[in-house]
Amino acid sequence: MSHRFNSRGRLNSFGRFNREEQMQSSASGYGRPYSQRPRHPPGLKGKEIGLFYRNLNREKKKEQPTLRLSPHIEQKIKTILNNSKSFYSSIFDERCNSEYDDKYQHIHDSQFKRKFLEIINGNIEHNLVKAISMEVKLQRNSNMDTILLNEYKDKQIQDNYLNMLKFRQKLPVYHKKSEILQLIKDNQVIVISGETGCGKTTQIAQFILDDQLEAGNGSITRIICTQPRRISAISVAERVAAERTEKLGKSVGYQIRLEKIPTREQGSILFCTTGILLQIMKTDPALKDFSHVILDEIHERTTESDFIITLLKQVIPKRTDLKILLMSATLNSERFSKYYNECPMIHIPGFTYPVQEFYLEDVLSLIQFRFPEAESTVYRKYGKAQRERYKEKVHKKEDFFDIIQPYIQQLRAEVKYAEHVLSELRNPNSENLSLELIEKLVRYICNNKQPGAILIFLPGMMDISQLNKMMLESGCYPPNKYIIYPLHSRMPTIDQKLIFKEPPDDIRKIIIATSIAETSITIEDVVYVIDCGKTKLGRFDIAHNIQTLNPEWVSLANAKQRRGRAGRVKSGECYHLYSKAREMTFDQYPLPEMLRTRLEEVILQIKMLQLGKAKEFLASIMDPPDLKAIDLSLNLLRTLNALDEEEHLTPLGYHLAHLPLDPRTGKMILWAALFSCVEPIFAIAASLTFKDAFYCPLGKEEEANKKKLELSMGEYSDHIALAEALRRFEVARRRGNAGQFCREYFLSFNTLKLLSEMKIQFAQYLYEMKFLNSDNPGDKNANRNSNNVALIKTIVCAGLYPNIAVIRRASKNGIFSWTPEDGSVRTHPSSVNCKASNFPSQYLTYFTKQRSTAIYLHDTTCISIPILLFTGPNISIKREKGKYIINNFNLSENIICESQTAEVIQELQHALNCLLEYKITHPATVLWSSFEGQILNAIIELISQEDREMGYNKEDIYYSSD
DNA sequence: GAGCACTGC
Repeated sequence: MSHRFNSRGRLNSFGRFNREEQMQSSASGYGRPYSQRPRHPPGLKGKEIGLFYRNLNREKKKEQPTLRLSPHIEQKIKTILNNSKSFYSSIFDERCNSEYDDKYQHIHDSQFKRKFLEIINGNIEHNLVKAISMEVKLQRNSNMDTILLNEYKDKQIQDNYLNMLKFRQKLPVYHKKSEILQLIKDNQVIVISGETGCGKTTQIAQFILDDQLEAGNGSITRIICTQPRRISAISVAERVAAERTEKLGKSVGYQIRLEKIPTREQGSILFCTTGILLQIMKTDPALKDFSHVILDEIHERTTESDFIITLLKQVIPKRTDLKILLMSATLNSERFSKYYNECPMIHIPGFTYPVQEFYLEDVLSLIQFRFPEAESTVYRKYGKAQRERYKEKVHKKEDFFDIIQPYIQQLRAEVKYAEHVLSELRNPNSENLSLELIEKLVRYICNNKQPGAILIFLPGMMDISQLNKMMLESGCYPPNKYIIYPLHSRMPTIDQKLIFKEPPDDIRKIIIATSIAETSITIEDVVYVIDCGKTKLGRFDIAHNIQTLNPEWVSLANAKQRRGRAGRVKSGECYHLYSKAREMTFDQYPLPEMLRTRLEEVILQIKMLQLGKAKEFLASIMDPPDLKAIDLSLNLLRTLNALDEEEHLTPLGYHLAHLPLDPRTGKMILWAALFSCVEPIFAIAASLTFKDAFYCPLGKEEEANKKKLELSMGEYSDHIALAEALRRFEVARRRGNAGQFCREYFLSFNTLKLLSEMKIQFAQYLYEMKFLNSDNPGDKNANRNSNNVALIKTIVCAGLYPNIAVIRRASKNGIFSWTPEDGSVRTHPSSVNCKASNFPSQYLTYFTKQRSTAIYLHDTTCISIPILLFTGPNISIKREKGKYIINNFNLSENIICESQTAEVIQELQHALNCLLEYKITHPATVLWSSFEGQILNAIIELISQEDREMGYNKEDIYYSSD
């Protein structure tokens, strides 16, 4: 079933109504979501200006309107509440009076209760012992051993197998085959280090399998090998199957999210993403279906691989027959060996063609170039942020001179470089990205060097876009001689396949890419690499509790990887646009992901696996995260009611931990199931946690933004645009014109397809948990309210709470909002609300807040006050000076409320929270004909536009000025 | 006036 949003209602939803009325009567208050900031009278100075604004704010507060429900709706809600009161109060009084051990006594015995209690009372040690005592699939079967052995022997005489073997034997890893196998026999854990091109990824699992088949151990051998990326899991599996002259699904298979080709249960190799292994370990921590675990590319230090490495340490003493192979690049392999009690290590040399390296000083010797003169501007030092930025700049400059001066002296002594080169090197601006320099270098290569593709690494989209534009406008790259490909995860590649192909002889291929071309995308025929030395890196700023994204110097590992991209088919050249001195300051590896991200999801995993207290477990990781970072995440999980004070999972937390989603979007889909509006909310949840499908097409950004605005259907919501994009995609797909739809709206077909499949995955889980009656996200009963936009926004906001900002002012540069934690924030230019005006309310809810050049809210939905009332977990309404004030939004302005209205809203809120908690502990769909349905309907009526149809009109709810 | 890259039975 499809849903269609109804935009009619917004006009009489009471947020909007309020606004129109207020516009006439008052110059401030809620009715003015934003306006030109009133300016202070000219002539005021210093403190006087401050006082002027203070008084203005005081005036504003006095003028605040009062929220009042009409007696009619009030009465109706009261009746509903009275009818259901006895039911809930009995359950919740009981719960509140009981001790912790009996905390969940009130839950009826059910499958849910059993599983939930198992998780909160269990521990990993016990689970491992229990798991091992259970029957395993990997049982010795002599009959099968013989069959598998014969099958393997038959292969040895096949021509194509032998041809493949000839190729395989040329790989460096082949020479170490027996050594590796011996190490595996003698040890439970080994570390294998090897560089690109050594063949470890495709060969080692096969060595083990073939060795076991030959020894007649086929029936007790099953190897699982993890890859950090979906693409590599598939391509490695395909390659290995081809080498074994088999189709996928026999002795070789793969499994990634939403896609799997299983293997036979014994005598086989399964390639999967690291996340899949983690999922498997949630139900089978002892990994009893496997004989060997190979973790590939662990040097990348993803959260998942770090987590598994730590977890396996607890598994190996219990499963002494399980073999672990840790595969890493060479630079940091000793650390893994050390972590595993100095386990043996074996090194395999790699094979790539030689790459000649040039540094900035060499580039400056090759081409004439001058960096812009160092600025002598006096920075504005007012305001905390500006002062911080100023200090940072000064530090940076000092650091630079500390590094560069001794180096320049050394170069001067060696007399290898001209004086003008040294003088450019001394300019602090030589450390800033210069697209002009890059363009000149490209031209130099094109004019002086042999044919061959050029790959340019840049930090981000803006740089790619600008360089692309600069090159096209220079007229030096006519299309009959050059073909330029921008390459970025958010940009559509005009022709997907063409970029990988070698162009015709007289055309040079130039690729302008982000770090995506370091590992994820490989273009074989690259001969020249230009490495700007910087990459954007997401971090978690613990001190300010905010995500950041800024360009930083790459690590040595990145630089090496970039250089290697030039030597895949023949010897190449790599031009680094930083000095040798700067390179000495690079870190060996990028900071492990675990130290750069929020930890909510990791903590939920810890709880699912019953690994005890978060801090204890995280302390046993190779590089433990900061205690403060753990606290921040624990606090958020408590705010979300996923963990209780003792750090145990709550029933809600239990469900959230099961879902392959961020906990906040997980909450959204649970609400969606209860409120029966799953299609749009599933789409939004999937887009927020996975990836949104909107492309940034070069040169057509405006057009793309317009199309996104169209999809938001006047709802002041990026989230609605996400839902609508997927809805229309699914309609178009049924009609067979999805491709055309994607082109028209600048959407990624592949992303939308995955999002669509994720919706099914969510439905399956919620169906298993009994929150839905069907595993089809389009089921009619699961979408009875999918057309209600106000409800969709409410659920989005409920999930995202406490992420709420207040719109303060609109400027030609976009909307400025305010959040309690960060003060002034901006709306990201890609948001449909960035250039909007005439907002129906002054509140925005958002998922991503990130600090880059400024603090940006990336996706926003404008929400009305009534929506806000039902999304905070415990909104308190307190009496103050004869008025009732709703606070707890942590927002600057409280909402004044009439006493009767305050009472009704608070009670309805309470009923909703009780109902939700009851449903979470007693998973089932809502009975819409019972009081459950009445409570939810009362809320829906209150927040939504359907009031008129339900027999109310807009006057039922309104604001009046006191 | 701008979002490095990944991932989830």
